[in-house]
Amino acid sequence: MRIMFMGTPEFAEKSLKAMVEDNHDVVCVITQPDKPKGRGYEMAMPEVKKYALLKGIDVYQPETLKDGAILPLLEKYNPDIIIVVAYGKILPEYILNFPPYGCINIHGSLLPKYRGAAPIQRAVIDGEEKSGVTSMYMEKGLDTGDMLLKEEVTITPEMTAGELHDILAEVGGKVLLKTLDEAENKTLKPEKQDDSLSTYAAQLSKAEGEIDWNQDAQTIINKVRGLNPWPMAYTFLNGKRVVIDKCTLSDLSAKAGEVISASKDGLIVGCKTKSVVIENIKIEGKKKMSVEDYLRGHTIEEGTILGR
RNA sequence: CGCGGGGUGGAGCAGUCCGGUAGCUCGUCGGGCUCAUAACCCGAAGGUCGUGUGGUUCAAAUCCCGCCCCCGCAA
Repeated sequence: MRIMFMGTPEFAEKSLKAMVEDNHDVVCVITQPDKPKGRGYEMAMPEVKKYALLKGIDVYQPETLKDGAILPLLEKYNPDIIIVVAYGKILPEYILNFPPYGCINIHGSLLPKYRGAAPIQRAVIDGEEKSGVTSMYMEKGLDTGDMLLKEEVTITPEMTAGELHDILAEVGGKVLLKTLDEAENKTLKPEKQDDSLSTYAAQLSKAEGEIDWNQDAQTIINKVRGLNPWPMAYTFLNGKRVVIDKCTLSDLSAKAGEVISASKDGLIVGCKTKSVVIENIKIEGKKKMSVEDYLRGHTIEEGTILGR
């Protein structure tokens, strides 16, 4: 089958890679335009583009898909099927209706739960114990199409969103290959999503990273895990922004945000219930360092309240 | 040219504005005290102060210039 692939970040790159290595006929790749990124606003290309260039696959980066913008591409490459993984734009109907085998999407959750932009992170933030990958036929609604194949993955209590992401990206590739196989053999059995069970995983924002010490310790821990490696959870220490990459549960309790103890073993901070232990901190302008190292050159008074 | 912080013995910092032969806390090593210790006491080692073998100066970690690297914001 002639496959057109649409995807952008690393998560999508894994699926593309899986197909290429399985010798599928990926005729072209559509991804988001390069964007200025990082310090100095250097232009950065999407992971999918890098990989496609490496493999010599044609790459297109349209600003928009609206009004038949890529109709010429569809006609030129005449794909039998379009695979979409974390592309980042809504597909207009003229694209959805074009390929004879339809448009298939790989989504990082067990649908109908966590439809939307940040399914992986939201699952971790919510303290879910399992997640997974679902393949589905695409339709007009956002992640509402009929489901095809699923594979579950266990979320361990320590796992960060980044770790889960990496696992799901690999699983996504596997599920995609299986789905393609069945599509070709016409053995897929589309299953309607039960809309009453659906939840929506909204895009993460930077502002969401600020820790609210009035939440339960476990809630905070989940948030810290779910926002790692991006956008990261943070709080304030003596007026400076401090990023927290990880924390664990402690049974001690104190006022919300109060530092119960600061030692080489870490910082113990009170929450609404119980408290959390923070071993590493990243102060603005500094590298990540252990609390032990930080205390060699600074003092954190017990009773200090974290936050603004 | 997006905004900003920083590069000082192994670690974290001070000193830089107001130039004058390097300091603090910890670690390391040796010794002592102690039933014992991550505690305490005594002593020691270890730094071309990111870099150019740059400029100014009698004298630069400190002032000026170029370059490299790290980090936060913002995207």
